[in-house]
Amino acid sequence: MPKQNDSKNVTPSPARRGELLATAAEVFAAQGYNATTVRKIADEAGMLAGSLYYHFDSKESILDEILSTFLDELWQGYDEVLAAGLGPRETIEALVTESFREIDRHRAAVAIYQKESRHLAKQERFAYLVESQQKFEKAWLGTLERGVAAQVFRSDLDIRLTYRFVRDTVWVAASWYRPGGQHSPEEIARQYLSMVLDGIAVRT
Amino acid sequence: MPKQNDSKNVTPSPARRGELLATAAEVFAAQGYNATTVRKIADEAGMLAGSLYYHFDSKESILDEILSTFLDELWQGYDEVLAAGLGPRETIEALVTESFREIDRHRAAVAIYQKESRHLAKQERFAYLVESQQKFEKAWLGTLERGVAAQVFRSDLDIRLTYRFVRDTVWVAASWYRPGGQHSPEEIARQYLSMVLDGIAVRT
DNA sequence: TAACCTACCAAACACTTGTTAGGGAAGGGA
DNA sequence: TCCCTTCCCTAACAAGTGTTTGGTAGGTTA
Repeated sequence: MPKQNDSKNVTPSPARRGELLATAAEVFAAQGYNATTVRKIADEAGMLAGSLYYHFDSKESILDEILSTFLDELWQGYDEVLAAGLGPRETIEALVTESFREIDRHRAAVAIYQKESRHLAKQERFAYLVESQQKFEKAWLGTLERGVAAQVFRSDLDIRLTYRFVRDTVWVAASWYRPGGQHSPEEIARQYLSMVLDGIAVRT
Repeated sequence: MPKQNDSKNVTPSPARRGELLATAAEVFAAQGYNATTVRKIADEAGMLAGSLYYHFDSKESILDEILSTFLDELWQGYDEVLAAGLGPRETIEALVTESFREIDRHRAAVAIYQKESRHLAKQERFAYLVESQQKFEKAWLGTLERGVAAQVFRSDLDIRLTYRFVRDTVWVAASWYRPGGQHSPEEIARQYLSMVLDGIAVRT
């Protein structure tokens, strides 16, 4: 069941589609989805607005494809980590590291997700955002609870507050992260983990 | 030099303006600025779109007033903390606590700021967002550096990474925080500070 | 009562938006 | 050579946008 162009007898090349999706993602991330006109995307791609519709059904389907592609890859990595049977602390470390790798690979998509997912989730078309968010919470919160039970994480904190704390600290990084910067994703993950796990204060 | 309606011989009541600003802020925060139509705001306020222009010059000036009012109050609180001459750790604690109080009071404005400030800052009208951001960085980064020098904060971390870490952890809370929830702003600040300063891992 | 002010409505305006329909240039295969 | 496919352009459409203009109900003041 093809997702797009199933009613037209045209076959756009996947490579060109990929390029256009990348430029669209950049513009969406920079300006916001609603503030981005399809004319602006076309301009950035060196073509006219109408020509985009040779490759895509609608502006919304472009956004859809950007987000779903990102989430597919994200969960591919996450599921691998979760299936590895690591301890709570090691699982958190692996998830955080994997997250920064995804931010590195899908910076624009992550930024879009951060800004738009909340109100997009209300639409039926983007229902998978809600599912993903629930799966996400289950994975992280479950790991944290396991850690508290195993006495590797503190038990004097509100666990849901801790979850949001860890989750947000990781993902907002997409708002300032730039690939090819001073630190590699792994190095950023290492320092973030060090802060989250041990704090920024000097131990006395 | 009055900011609005200086060319019209009408004098809208400040009280009604405040109400309209509050409802507009809620809609902006929920839907995003660009996705929000002035008809939607008017609808929420129980009037027609054109009637908004009795109170405000434009849609943009509504946004402007929401953000600048928030930032004015924020810096009122921050400046007080910074002028108190506290130590680095106590300054960070006070800033974080003050931040959560501002989130409590200006939840909608903070959410709007988070989503829109980046691309708004490019416009001349919103240049004060850039100024505020610079002042913000100077205050937080400076305090962290003081703390490292005084050996109350760790010196083995990238200080700019630490800054973004602390900054983001605090302000993204506006995306999920709801006034009247389970925890008071002060309690949330206390737990956040505990996590940021001492980490979530059990000390061995 | 008359004049006035506040706060809104009704109706339209110019413009931008996403989207569509038809056409054409370039190139490859028969 | 002719045809076909790929990829884009030209030109328009209808809907929705922020905004303006003129009017008016209801209360307050003189």
